[in-house]
Amino acid sequence: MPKTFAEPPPKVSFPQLEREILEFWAREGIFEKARRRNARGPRFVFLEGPPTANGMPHIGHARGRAAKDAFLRYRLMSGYYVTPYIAGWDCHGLPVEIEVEKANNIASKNDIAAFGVGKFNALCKESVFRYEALWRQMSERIGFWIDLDHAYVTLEPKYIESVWWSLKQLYESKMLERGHYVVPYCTRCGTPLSSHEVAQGYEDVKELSVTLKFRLAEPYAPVGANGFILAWTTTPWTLPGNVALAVGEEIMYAIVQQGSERYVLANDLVEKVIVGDYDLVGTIKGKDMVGWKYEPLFDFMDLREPGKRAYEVIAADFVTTTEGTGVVHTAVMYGEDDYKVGMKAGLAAKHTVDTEGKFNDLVKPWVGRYVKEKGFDLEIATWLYDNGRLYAKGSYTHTYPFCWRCDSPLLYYALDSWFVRMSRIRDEMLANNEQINWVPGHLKRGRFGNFLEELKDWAVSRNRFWGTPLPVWRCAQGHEICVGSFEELGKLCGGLPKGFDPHRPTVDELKVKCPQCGEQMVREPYVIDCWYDAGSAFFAQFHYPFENREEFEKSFPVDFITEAIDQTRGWFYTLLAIGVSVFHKPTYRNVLTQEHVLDDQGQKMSKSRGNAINPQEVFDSIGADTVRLFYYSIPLWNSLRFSRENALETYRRDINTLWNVYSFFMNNAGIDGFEPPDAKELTRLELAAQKARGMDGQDIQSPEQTLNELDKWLLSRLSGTIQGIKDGIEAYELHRSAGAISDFIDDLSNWYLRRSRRRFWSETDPEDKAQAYGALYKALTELSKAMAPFTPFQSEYMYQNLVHKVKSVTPESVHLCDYPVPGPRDERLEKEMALAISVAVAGRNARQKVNIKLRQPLQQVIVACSAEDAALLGRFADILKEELNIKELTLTSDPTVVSETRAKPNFKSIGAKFKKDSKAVADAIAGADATALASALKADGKAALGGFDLSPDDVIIESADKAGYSGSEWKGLKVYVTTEIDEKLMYEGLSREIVRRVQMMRKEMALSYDRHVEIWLSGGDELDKAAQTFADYIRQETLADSIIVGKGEGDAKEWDVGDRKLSVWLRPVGQ
RNA sequence: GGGCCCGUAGCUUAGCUCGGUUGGAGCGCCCGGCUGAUAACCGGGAGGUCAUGAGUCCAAAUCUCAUCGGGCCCA
Repeated sequence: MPKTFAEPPPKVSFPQLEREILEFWAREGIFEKARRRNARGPRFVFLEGPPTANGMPHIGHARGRAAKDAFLRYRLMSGYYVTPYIAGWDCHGLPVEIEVEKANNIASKNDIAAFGVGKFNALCKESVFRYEALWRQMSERIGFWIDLDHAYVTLEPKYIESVWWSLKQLYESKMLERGHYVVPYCTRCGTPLSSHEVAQGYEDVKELSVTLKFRLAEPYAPVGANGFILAWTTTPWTLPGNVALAVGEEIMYAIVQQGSERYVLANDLVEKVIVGDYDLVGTIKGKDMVGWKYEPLFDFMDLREPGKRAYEVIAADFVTTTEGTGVVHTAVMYGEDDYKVGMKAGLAAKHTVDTEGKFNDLVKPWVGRYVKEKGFDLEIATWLYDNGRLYAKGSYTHTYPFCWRCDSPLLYYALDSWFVRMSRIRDEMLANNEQINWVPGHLKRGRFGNFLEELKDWAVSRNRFWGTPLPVWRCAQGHEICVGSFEELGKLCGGLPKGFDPHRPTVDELKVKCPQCGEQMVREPYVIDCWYDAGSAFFAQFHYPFENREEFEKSFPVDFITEAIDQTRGWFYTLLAIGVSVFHKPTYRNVLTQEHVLDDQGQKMSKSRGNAINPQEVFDSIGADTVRLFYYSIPLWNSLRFSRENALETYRRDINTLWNVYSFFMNNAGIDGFEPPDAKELTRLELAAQKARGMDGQDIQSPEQTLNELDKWLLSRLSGTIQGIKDGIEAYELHRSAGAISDFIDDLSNWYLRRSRRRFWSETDPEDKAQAYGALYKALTELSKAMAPFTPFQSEYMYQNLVHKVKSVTPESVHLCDYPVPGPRDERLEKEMALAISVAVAGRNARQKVNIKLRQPLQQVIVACSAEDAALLGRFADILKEELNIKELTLTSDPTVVSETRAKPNFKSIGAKFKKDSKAVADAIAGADATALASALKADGKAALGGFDLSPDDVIIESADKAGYSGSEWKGLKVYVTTEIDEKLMYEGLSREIVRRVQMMRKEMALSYDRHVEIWLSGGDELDKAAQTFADYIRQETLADSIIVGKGEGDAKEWDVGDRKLSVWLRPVGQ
């Protein structure tokens, strides 16, 4: 018994439909089946970037999920074994701690200690998953297929163990080292701040600036005795820490004399700095000053230590002459540049300030004083003045960072810290970056490449609580050990507790014995940067190397990752940094960078701005497919303004239009009893077998046999579309795929179906009808598969009804089908059709110009075009005649058939030249052969006519449609229609008016498509005659059993047909 | 303060790599038309300092520089 196509619901609710599809997928385990289907296929390794689930997802987050899903579904359908295909969650980090602090009224590290680190971390762990359910809901609802039940979680002991392993690799290769690192540091909170926190807290402040006199230790030439170097600073509290003065090697310095003292400062800054009269004594290049010694600024202290340089002039490339004196006061421990240059020059590095921001006992007069105490700067300056070390003071406005939590000024402060020495492998990083395909391409050498060019060491330690503990232990003897596994740790401490959780405080309660000396070891009190956790995902998700060694090796490097652009120096960087430093390979082959979704005002969406759009509400009102396709239609690396209106445009243009084509097919196929070709869908295996037998799948991939040009065209367009979609996906440019889909749906609905509609209703040509069904069926089924990665719900729905429910042996889901292979194309045919569409456009325009509605048939359409185009157009005469409602199509290469050149006298010119002969000249022009006259004037610049010599100015040449024709031009084609309407055409036109009115009435009466009717009508002589003359036509169009001119029973429907009145009575027959 | 990206009609955007007739679309608006798949479609119209300003060039939306605005990253 043949299965039939069911009528689709008259009104579709996509959100409802999508929920049903989601249930179906879940019930039948379609995702699992799709993953398993390709278990032996080529691998496509996808690594999911782990979001932090402690924030609420908004509609913008859905774009990334939707994008990933499209690529992965495509790979699934194309036979790839997508792996590991699991979600991930980023769990550690300061943002999580801060959430918990806020919720529990905790303000400082000391508070946390009092609160209890164990209790605190337990709350962090809880907080991390606060919004996991919403993320899960959003991901599932938009159709993002990924294994959420086996997600990698960065807080899991196994994950941490893998991270430890990698840290040990780095430790052993001396890539992980202890050192100092200058960080923005809050003395009140006792913690360094991460850069994004610092960025929130910059403020403009006015501060004291001082210009200081550093007395040279010797009478260096050419300065001589009593010489000083002038240096400038806005942070007087760093002066006790001064150990060097930095100069620019190529900068020219001046030596000036004032009174008995000589000062050295940048030549360019003399006028700006020196107060009062002075004598220029000489000049010297910066590099000639390097090595000069000077006396400490404060006589009560001395930071010199053995083997280190101190109180010397050094060279540094950051010195400029834009401000200050061109000499930079260098306090190694309190500035990033200072620290770097200090390490390089081997300067003494001692703290003069403690971790609470107070001077330590090296600074005797001020021990215990908080350095940022109000007015303290002035106090220091006064001391310097009293001791003859202050040259000048002033004020200076600059931006200075403050703690965003407690408003304390931050200090740049050298802290003990652990580093990954990335700067040492800069070249290896650059070389590996070369092997990565960045989309868009500019990032590779641009933002990311530039970043690598200036690669800095990565400070990975954090003085915090909630994170992967740094697995380094030290003993009092100075022995140090980096632990790379739980087993190793167990051996060191005599066994780990059951269910060991490596987080603080547990890890610090272990009694670790030094393997060298047997002393008790203490863990370095840090956790590591949570970016390191995330960047370890590519191996830590496998618990490598403790488990899944082979699986990891087959999954590295990763084929594809994609996240938003803020990850370039975040996750994209840390992945590569760890991949290269630990494995010496690029971690990923392809990386797609996305921009953010903004609100309809172009503002970033965020909870705090209150402009975050709830994804569930959007999905439940306009549907996930619509949101997906909307997202795909714009390059992912461009920002996108989200508004319901913009998304709905995609719905109207693509989703709804396709639905209408689909429902047209389903309605009519049901009525006509069309049966699909019942060949079962072939699997890849079977296709390969066929190919091996020499059958090559030709019968499968070629368009169904059809004689119809429109069908052939449609199937050729289908092939081109599938190819275009594939090309777009494989280049990671989804908007090209979305464009191909959109164009095809437009062609399918607004040209193919519009032009083919009657073929589906034909009672007289069953062969042609069958071909039309075949072609449309093929287009819809192939399109449902081709679109499945983009609009998985609608595709599934269409597939179920078009294929699975009516064919005998088919995959149970569209997502278990093979991705369509583009069939043959007929490019000539596509070109021809494009030309025909152009003629239709121009023809409609020509009618419009003379205001003859399309319902009124006209006799002739004439296309003036090249012989070449004419040959191409001939094929579509019937289509064009119908489209333009014209009886004959004439193709000509001679435009004079329909238009003529006219010559008019230009009286302004003639009058002046010919005076009283003007009239004769005008007559001559009017009577002349305008075409010949025009060409003569054009060729020679003059013409003789009736004994007069004419110049081009004398004649106005125009081109005009000949009487009885109306023309229009489009893309080089001139298209004309005849405008004469004879009686026969008029009656035919009126008959179509009648049909139109009757159809309106049928629709209003909600009659089914195949319900027959009886018609009575009365409309005056002409309409009556039209009804009689074209009775057959009207009956056929309206399914009328009879049409009677005269009054019917009951009330008539009254119509205006132009100036005429028409009354119609309609009565359904039967049932 | 530095780096990168973006700025084209009221809105969403194509074109920019590699300069070349009047910068294309779609939505919205106005007028007209078509319609028993279509809240769809078709024709016409209004709507553009191609962010601004310089420069290179016979010629600039396109190349260069600067400025402004937005975004991201880094200080």
